[in-house]
Amino acid sequence: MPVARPESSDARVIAHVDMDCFYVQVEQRKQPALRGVPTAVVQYNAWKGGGLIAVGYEARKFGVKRSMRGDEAKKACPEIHLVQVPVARGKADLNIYRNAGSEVVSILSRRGRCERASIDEVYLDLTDAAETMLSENPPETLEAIDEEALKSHVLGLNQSGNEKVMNVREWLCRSDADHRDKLLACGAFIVAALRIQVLKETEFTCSAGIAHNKMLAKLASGMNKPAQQTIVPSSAVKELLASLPIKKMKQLGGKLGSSVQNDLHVHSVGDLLQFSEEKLQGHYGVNTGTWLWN
DNA sequence: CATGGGGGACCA
DNA sequence: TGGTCCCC
Repeated sequence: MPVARPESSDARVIAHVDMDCFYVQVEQRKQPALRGVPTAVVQYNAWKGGGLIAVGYEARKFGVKRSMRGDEAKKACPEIHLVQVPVARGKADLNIYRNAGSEVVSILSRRGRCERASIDEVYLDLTDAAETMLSENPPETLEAIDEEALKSHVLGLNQSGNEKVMNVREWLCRSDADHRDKLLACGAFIVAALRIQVLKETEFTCSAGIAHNKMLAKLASGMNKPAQQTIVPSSAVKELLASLPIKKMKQLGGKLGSSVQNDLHVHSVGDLLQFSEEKLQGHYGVNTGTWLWN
């Protein structure tokens, strides 16, 4: 049932869910003997053993990297299992992975609107679910705290000098938080439950970022992998972006990022924020960049 | 040839 | 619709 969003806040709760070395997980589910052993997925094995498109965590310990050829991977890790991507009409056929991703999306969709960003990445708008939880079952009243939620990483926790030391449980459940932080805490509980459910129903692990917009959620999902989740309270944003190289931000990894860096002599996203929107629009056009913060 | 192919977003 | 850019 639809729930009207209160006017008290326009803050959204956005999660970015990123499957851990997804193609490898799909192959390991299909072939359980591969679980726990160094594994990578390759396409086109004719030339130097094929190109790696996914590397499992056991193989990463041996220094195996994506964009190695199969032969190099064997050299770094002789016992590695290389699984071939299916081929259809002479091309690599990623449909089995795409379909496996759909299994995950169908679970995530139970709590919010899903937007598929790629085969193994999903944005999830949990605003309504979080608002509902906050008004009906706020974390401060919870009797049993979900283990998975407790394992969340909270950016900036205990880094602000004037605040007293807090652990994750306290951050998630404190009653004196502002509305935005409480919403994120609810989002973290919902995402933790979803990730457990995904594991139960699909056997796949994933990592997630929980924030107030897509850019920050995406950034956070990659910070603690595999099988972990990271929260970005708005109080941590300034410091986070201050040290974030411009090329690391989605959409600024290419030519636009380079020209921004050169034209304005900035290195971090934080540096960029010191320019007024008008000035940036003067340089790059009125629409360029406005979408980045959605 | 040597990351490679595909997909999404935007634009003219 | 095709071209370009960007990402996985």
